[in-house]
Amino acid sequence: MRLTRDFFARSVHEVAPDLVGVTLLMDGVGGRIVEVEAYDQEDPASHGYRGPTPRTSSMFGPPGAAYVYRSYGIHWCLNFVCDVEGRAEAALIRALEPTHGLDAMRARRGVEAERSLCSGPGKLCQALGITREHDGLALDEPPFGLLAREETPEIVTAPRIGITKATELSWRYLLKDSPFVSRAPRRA
DNA sequence: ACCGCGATGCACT
DNA sequence: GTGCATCGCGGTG
Repeated sequence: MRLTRDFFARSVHEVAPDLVGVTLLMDGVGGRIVEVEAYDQEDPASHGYRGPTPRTSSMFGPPGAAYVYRSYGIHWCLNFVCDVEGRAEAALIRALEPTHGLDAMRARRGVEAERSLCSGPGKLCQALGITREHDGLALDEPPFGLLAREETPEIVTAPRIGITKATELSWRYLLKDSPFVSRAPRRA
């Protein structure tokens, strides 16, 4: 089953955990989402915190679209826009378990190890060929393909990574015991 | 295992 | 001019 845009028309705090286990493909290349972070509008760590800007405009548009931005001048990062129009909520896709088109991903990444293909937000965008061109595009139309999970996976929460504000919030959702996450959570 | 740092774009103060 | 929602490499335990 493909996800439709109504999947994203609710709070990111519901959507983000529901994305763990969903398969993300770009023109047939990609894998299972194993790590997601939630960013809402009241969140000082969110790009939407200070209101819309040219860069973040797709975050303020309708849910079910991509928000792609450049990070540290080098990498691209992919978000799924959530909630109703006017609010800025987004789920940052942080890691995939590669399942489709491994050779294409290896060629784009320039690395061989399966574990390193999509284990980070910048890595997975490089592996899937995601750039600014994809900012604002609908997630239920090509080149995007989102396949619903068939079973509810075991999910673990942890603090978010790579931010300097609101670091106490456990708004990072991971597939339990997955070796494909960007960084393993602290063991319980 | 951890830590430091360079590469590099650009939105925002 | 500053500071990142990063990555990978090279140094040190």
